[in-house]
Amino acid sequence: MTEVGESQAGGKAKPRGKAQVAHRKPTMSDVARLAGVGTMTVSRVLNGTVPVAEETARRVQTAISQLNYRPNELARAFRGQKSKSIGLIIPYLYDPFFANCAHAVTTVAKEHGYSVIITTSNEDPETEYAEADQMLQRNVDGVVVIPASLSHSRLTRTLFGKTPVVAFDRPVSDPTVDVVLVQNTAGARRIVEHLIEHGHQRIAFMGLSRSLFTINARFMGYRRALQEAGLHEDSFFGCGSQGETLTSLKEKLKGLNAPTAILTSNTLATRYVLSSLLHLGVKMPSDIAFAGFDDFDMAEFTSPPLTVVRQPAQEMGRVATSLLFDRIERGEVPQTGNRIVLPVEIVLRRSCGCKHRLPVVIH
Amino acid sequence: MTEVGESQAGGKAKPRGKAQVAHRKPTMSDVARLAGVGTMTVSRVLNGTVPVAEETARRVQTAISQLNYRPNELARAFRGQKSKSIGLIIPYLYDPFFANCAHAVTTVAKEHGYSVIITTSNEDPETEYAEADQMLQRNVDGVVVIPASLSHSRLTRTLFGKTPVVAFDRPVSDPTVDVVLVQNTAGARRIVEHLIEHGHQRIAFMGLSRSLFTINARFMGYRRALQEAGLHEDSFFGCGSQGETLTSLKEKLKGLNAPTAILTSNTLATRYVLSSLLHLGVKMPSDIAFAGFDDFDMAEFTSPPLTVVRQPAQEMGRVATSLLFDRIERGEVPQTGNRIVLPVEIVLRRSCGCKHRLPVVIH
DNA sequence: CTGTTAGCGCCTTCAA
DNA sequence: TTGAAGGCGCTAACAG
Repeated sequence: MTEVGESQAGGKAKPRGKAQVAHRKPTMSDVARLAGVGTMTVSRVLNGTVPVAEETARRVQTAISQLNYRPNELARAFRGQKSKSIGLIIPYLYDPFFANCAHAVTTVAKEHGYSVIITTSNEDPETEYAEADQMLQRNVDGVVVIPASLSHSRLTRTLFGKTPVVAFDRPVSDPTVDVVLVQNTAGARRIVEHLIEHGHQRIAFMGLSRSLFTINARFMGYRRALQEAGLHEDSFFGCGSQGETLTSLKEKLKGLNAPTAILTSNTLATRYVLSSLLHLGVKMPSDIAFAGFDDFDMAEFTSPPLTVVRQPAQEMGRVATSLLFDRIERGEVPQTGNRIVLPVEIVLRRSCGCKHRLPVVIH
Repeated sequence: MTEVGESQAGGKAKPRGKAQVAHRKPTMSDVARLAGVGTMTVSRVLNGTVPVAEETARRVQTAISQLNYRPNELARAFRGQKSKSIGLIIPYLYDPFFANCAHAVTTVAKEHGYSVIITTSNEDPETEYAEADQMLQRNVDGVVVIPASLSHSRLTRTLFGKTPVVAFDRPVSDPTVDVVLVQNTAGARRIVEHLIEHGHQRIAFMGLSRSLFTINARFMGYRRALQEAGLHEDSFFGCGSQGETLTSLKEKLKGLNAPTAILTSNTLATRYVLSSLLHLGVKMPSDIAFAGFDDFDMAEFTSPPLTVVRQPAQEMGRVATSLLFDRIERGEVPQTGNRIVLPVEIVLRRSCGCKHRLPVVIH
C-alpha cells in the first residue's frame, strides 16, 4: 500500500482518471495501478527496453495520457547515476563571442536530448572551480568549459574523476583534457603579414592582457611576423579601459616612431582603440591602418569597415560539445586528450588600406 | 605531468574500508562510518539544522575532508522535492540582447546559490513548450522565460502547476504569470518626437516583424507620436534579411514622399538598414536622419554614431530573476501576476542630426 | 544531542 | 512477457 501519507486534499486511493488534481504529480505507480499492471511494465513501455505485449502497452499508454504522466527525470538521474545533463562554464555571457560559443553548446546538447547547466566564472579560477565542483555534485555527465584566465589550474582530472571534460577557446594544463582552439597565432601572423604587404613598417599590438591565453597566442603570431620581416615590436597590454587605451595610444602616436598600423587583440580592445582614434581625430586608414582580432556584427558598418581575423565561435562550441558527447557515449577516460585547432578567416575590409567595396574573405 | 596515475579501468573490488578508492564517490554513510556516527549526524553537521555536539561535529568534519566527501545534490533534490535550480528559456543566445539578459539571470541565480538550466526556443512555441516541460520534469524550482513570439498559448499555469514562472521582455497571455518589460511604446514615441523636433515630417519605421510583441509595441509608440503631430505613417515590416530591407528602402527613397528620417525596430533591423544605406550611398544624417531601438556595443563607433533607445537588458534579467526568487521563497501561487515596466533611456548621438560631441543620455 | 526507520520515483536483478 | 523486491543517497519524523 503505497498510499502516500500526506493526504492533503486529493489522496484518493483509487485514482479516477482526470480526478487526479494538480496536487501531487502522478508517479509511475499511479500509472501502473490505473493500467492494472506492475510498475516495471510501465517502465518498459516508457523506455522500450524489453518487448511488452501490444495490448498491455496500449493500456499503459492510455493511463499515461489520462494522468498526463511525465517521468520524474530527477529520480531517473538519481537512480541511473547519469543525469542527461552537461555543464557549461564560460567567463561571461555578455561577451558576444562567448555567447555565440554557448549558443552552439546548447544547440548540440539539445540535439542529443541533454540539458545544459550554465554558469559564469567571471574569469576567476576560484569561482570556476567552485562552479565545476557544484556541477559535479549535480552529477552532470560531462562539462564543456572556457577556462578562466591562467587557471593553470584547478581544473584537473582529479577534480572531475571519470567525468569527461572538454576545454575550448583556451587550454587547461591537464593533458588528459580535450581542448578545442582556433588558430590564434597563425591568424595574427597572417594579418600582420597583410599589413606589412601594405607597406607598414611600424605596427603596434594593442592588447588586453597577456595573461589571457588567446591574447598571448595572438601576440606571438604578431611577433613572429615582425621578426620574419625584420621589424620592431611595439605592444601595449593595458586595453582594459577606455582611459588607459587612450593614454597609451596618445603616447605612441606622438613619437617619431609612431606606428602606422595597429592590430588589436580582441573586440574589447578594438572598441577602445576605435574610440581613442576618434577622440584623437586620427583617420583610418589614411592616418593609420587598422586590423582587429575577432569579427563582430557591426564590423562592416563602422567607418571604415574593419579588417579582422574571424574566429569560428559557434563552430568551436559545436566541435567541443560533439567531442564531449563522444566521450560521454564511449564512457572511457582518455589517456591523452585531443587537441583540435580550428582555422580562422581573414576578412579584408577597408581599415587596413584595402579598397574592396565588399569584404574579401581569405580562408 | 600531473601524476593522475590511478589505474583506470582496473580499480574495482578493492577493500572498501577506509581505503576509499576513487571508484565510487563517497556517500554520507561512508562519512558516518569513518566518524563513528549515524548518517543523520552527518546530515545535521552539513545542514546545520539541529545542534550537534562540538566534538562530534569536528570528527564528522574530519571524516568529510579525509574522504573529500561532497553531498550528492541529485539525491538531495530528489529527496527534498526541490532542486535548487531554475530554468531559463530564451529565443537565442547569439543575440547580444538576450545574452545580456541571460547573464543577469545566471548572476542572480548564483547569488542565491541556485543552478541555471538554460535552453533556447529558437522563437518556436513548440520547442519552447517542450523545453519548459522538460525542465519541469527535472523539477526546477522556477522558470524565467523570454517567451517565443506569439506564444500566447502554450505557456500557462496549467503547464507549470505550482512552479513559479516569470516572463520578461515579452508578456504571456496567462495573467497569473509575472512579467517584466521595458517601455517599448514610450521609448519609441519619445525618440520619434525627437526626430520631429529636428524638423522631420516623413519618418519611416523599419521593422522586423509585427508579430513580435516588442516590435509591435515600439511601432505603436511611433504611430502615436506621428498621430499627435498630424503626420503620416510609413512602415515596413520585412527587415528579416539584407535583401528585403534594401529593396524596401530603395523603393521608399525614390518616391516623392521619401522619408527624411528612419526609426528601426531593433538591432537586426538597424544592421540591415545601415548596410542598405551604405549600398545606396545615402549619408546620415545629411541625407537621412536615423534612430534605432536598442543600443549595442558599437553604436558609438559607427559613422555617424547612432542615436538609439537604450533598454536595460541586464536590469530586466535581474528584476525578473529576483521576482522569481521572491515567488520561490514565498512558495505561494499568485492569483494575479505583477507587471513591471522598466524605463528606457534615449541616447542622443549624431545620426539623428544632433551635434553633440559625446552622447547625451536622457532618462 | 543522537540514532533508527522509512521512504522520495525509478530501474536493475531475479523470479515466475 | 510480466511482477516483486531492493536500493541509489539523502533527510523528515520519530524515538532514545
